[in-house]
Amino acid sequence: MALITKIKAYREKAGYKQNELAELVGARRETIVHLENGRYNPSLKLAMDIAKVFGVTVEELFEFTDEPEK
Amino acid sequence: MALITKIKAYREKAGYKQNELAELVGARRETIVHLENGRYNPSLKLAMDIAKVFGVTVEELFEFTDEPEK
DNA sequence: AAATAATGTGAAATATTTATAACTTTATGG
DNA sequence: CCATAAAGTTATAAATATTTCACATTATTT
Repeated sequence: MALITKIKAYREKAGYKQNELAELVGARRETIVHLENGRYNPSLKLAMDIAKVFGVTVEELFEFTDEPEK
Repeated sequence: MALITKIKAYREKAGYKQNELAELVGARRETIVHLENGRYNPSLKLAMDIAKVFGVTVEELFEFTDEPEK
C-alpha cells in the first residue's frame, strides 16, 4: 500500500510553510514532512483536519495504491 | 474528540454482518465493533476501505466532534 | 426454551503513528 | 557570498490503533 497525497501542492498554493500547516492542525512539522513524502498512513482525524484547512475532501487529498511498499 | 460514524447503518442497509465487513476490508471483527461504537480514530486506509465498500465518501461516514472524550 | 448466530467487552501483545530532538541539506533574501 | 529560513532525515520514546483471544450478552431460529 503506497500513499499518494497532494498536501504539498495544496499547501504551497495556500502559501503555508510546513510549520504553519503543522500548527493549524496541531501536529509536528516533521509529521507534515513525513506525510507529504508518503511515509505512513495517517489517522483519519489528522487527514480530515488537513483536508479541512484546504477546503477539500479527504478523497481529493489522499489516494492509496495497491503496490506493496518496497 | 469524539468520533461519530454511520458504519452500522450502512452495514445493515447493505446486509452485511460485522464479520463479513471485517473480511471485506481485511480487518478483525472486533475492530469493526470498536469503530461502530466510536472507540477510536482509525487509520485513513481503513476508513477509506470501509467507505469504498459502501460507495460513500469518508466524510459521509465519519464525523469528529470537539467534545473531549469523557 | 434450547441451540446457535451475532454482537459486545476487555485485557494483553503487537504494530504503527506521532512526538521529540538533534542534525543535515537545500532554498532564499540581504 | 553569507546568513537565515525552510525542508528533509534519522533515531528514540511515547501514544494509540489493531490484533488476538477468551468470554459475556443479546438476538434469532427451530
